[in-house]
Amino acid sequence: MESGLTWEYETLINELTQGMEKAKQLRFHLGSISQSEAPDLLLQRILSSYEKSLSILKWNNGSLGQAQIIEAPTSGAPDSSVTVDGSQTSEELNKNFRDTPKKRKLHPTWTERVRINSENGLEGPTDDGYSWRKYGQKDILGAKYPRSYYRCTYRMVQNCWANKQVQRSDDDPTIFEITYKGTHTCNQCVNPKPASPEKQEQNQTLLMNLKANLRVQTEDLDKKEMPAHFSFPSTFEQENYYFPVSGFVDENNHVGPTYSPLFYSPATPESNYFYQMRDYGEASNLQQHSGGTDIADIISTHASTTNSPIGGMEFSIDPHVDLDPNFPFNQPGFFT
DNA sequence: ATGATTTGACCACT
DNA sequence: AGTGGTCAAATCAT
Repeated sequence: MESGLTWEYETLINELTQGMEKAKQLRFHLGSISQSEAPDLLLQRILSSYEKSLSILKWNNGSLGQAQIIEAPTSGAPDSSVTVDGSQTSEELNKNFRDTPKKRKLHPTWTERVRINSENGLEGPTDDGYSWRKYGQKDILGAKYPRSYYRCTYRMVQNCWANKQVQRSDDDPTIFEITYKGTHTCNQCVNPKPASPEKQEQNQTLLMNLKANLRVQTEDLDKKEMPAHFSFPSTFEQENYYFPVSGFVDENNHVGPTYSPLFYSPATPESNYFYQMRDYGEASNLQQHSGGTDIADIISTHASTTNSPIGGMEFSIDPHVDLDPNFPFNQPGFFT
């Protein structure tokens, strides 16, 4: 089984990587020709799909506990080029996919780096499609900005254990690092209805506030007076048109300004995000609730929430092995 | 009134 | 003991 799977994985990854490379090249060429953003956006989507596919494969592979396949990409550039903008390669990615050798996966964890584009980045009223509830904020040692903790609003009613942490970058205050821990297993997480006009108006106001916040936020010594460090109300209505601008990017990589910036979530500002993924070693305290979430259920459930072709794709996923019920199938980064 | 956020306290881990 | 993560009462927003 191993060798067959290994070969399949390698082949799939190589093919996907090549596809992505070609898309990048196309984008590069297109970019020099056309000033229009539309093709770029489309390419962005294509690239995003590739990334997600690769993520899924790698994540699953890693979770099989035999993750050596991916660790040392053998051919071409598999892992070395999984960035959306193609401007840099990602060594971080490998790092992020390094498996936790001893601990089995519990919840996938990955980090998105979201850039606020103060120029044009705030016009898009949308979030990541999930409803988050803030449950804490903490000053982190050595970090300028506090870290905010969110959990899925439907944690209780739907046993959805998705969490995320939002940390503003020290170096670049326009960048927020959002660490997702676990993924949504609830149906209600995704709210498909478009924002009402009033909401859009509200969002505009919020965006203005955000801009103001960004300016003010130089030192926050007096926390009593400080606003909530850039956290949006989770009542934010989601738009139905996510636009994936994800990419696997190096820590220091900055995604180019061409991307159409949209909001992705409350407290996870829009656009220009890229994520990293790794096994979530902790969370052993997260009980396996629900008498038997089946992988098939998970997949079908989540496939129904996406229009990605990958939703109907058959992976060589061994259901009893390790696919975490919380796999980010319908995570913002995936299947958009 | 209800639900979300804030924030100090608490807990677990190292 | 220090730190990060979570809890939960108080507060705020709708």
